[in-house]
Amino acid sequence: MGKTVRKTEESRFELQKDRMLRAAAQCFNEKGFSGSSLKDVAKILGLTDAALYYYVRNKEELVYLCYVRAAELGREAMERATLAGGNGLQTIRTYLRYHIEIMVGERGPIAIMSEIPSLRPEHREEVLEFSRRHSAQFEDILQAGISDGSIAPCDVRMTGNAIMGSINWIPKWYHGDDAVGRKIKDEFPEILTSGLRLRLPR
Amino acid sequence: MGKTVRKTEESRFELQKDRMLRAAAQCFNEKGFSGSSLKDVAKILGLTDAALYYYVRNKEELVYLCYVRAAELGREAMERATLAGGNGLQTIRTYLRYHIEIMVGERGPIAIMSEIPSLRPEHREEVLEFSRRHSAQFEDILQAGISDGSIAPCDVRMTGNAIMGSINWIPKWYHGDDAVGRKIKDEFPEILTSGLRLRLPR
DNA sequence: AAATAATTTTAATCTAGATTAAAATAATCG
DNA sequence: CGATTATTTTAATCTAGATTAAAATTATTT
Repeated sequence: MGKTVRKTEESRFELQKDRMLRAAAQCFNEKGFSGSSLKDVAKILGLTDAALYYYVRNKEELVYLCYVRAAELGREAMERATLAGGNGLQTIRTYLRYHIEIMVGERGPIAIMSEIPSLRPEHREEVLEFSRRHSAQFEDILQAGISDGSIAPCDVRMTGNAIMGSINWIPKWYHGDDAVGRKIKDEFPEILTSGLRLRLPR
Repeated sequence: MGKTVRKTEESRFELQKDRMLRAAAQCFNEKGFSGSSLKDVAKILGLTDAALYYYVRNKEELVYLCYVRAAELGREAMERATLAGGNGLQTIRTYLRYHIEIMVGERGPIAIMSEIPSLRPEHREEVLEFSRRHSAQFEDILQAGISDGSIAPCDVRMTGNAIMGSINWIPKWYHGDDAVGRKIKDEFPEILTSGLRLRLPR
């Protein structure tokens, strides 16, 4: 079997697999999980649909891995932002910058987690758990910002949902145009956080 | 054929059809267009999958109608908000209030337009056109707000995308819980617009 | 209550797309 | 180079789910 651990092959295998996950993410973001055939994904890679089974057990595992990848990249952005220090508002903004940079950069696209219910129960639970933790962390930072006075008091749950929703929707209208990507990177972190600042009473 | 125009039957037919569109929206929002079978939709209505064909030519037309319905409700909210008068910021906020009220109220759920590419070309173009017009109107109001001084200068395209993305994502996490619905209604219009106000230079 | 029209179901068909096994090709290693 | 391992394709199979036609049921009208 191909997956023996030998430096060169291992890395080639992993590289191809990553390419596949990005191709899949591209399809899924555009036409949805069930709306994309393996042939669609394979075509992007210049392969036959059957070839994908060399990298993945089945289609469900393909989405699952896309979602895991998305979760990991999200976590990475959050981790880097947390380590960067600063007050709550700054951390939120840094996180958004990192996350968006990944989404519209070389490592993108990232799969939108929009069909979690279609996953097999174990996978579904795992992804949901990860997703909940991510949301909770985001809300914690918001809360910290409120405590340190950088963010105006607000319902952190709803505010978190509002901001993350905006982010999650990006792949629906951003399709790789570099100029647009640059604009997103430049504008979104500010747009999404400008409402958070402490504002003077009206 | 059943679709003769006679007052009583017509209204019953239309009522059932609307129920069907809401059931379909619920399925599609949860598992995506291709991920939902007609059986799934029919089950919500206590019907057989084949029964749906009495109301609709095929599955594609079902999504299409869901999207048309979504577009109409969006337009209605925008129209009412525009007629209500007020400056740009107020109009935006009123629109969001109306739109969200519809989404989480009796007339919901509204289908997320997340698989437009799966529509047949004519339908796709029509829905896209509608969608573009809606976005353009939204951006126009933002621009008007900038002109009348109620909204701080910003990139209206990106700001529009940010706000509408947040709205579009709501059905992904709101599943009909009344308490949550009330919270969304109360919080979202403010959260999504608090960043728009003219802010003092830092 | 018969007759007509509306709605739904039953029972088939048909197809796209997932999956698999075996064969073919390409890469790497000793 | 010959052998071994990795990768991809070809060629089937299999199934869920869309679609359809005819029959059954329910509602409405006269």
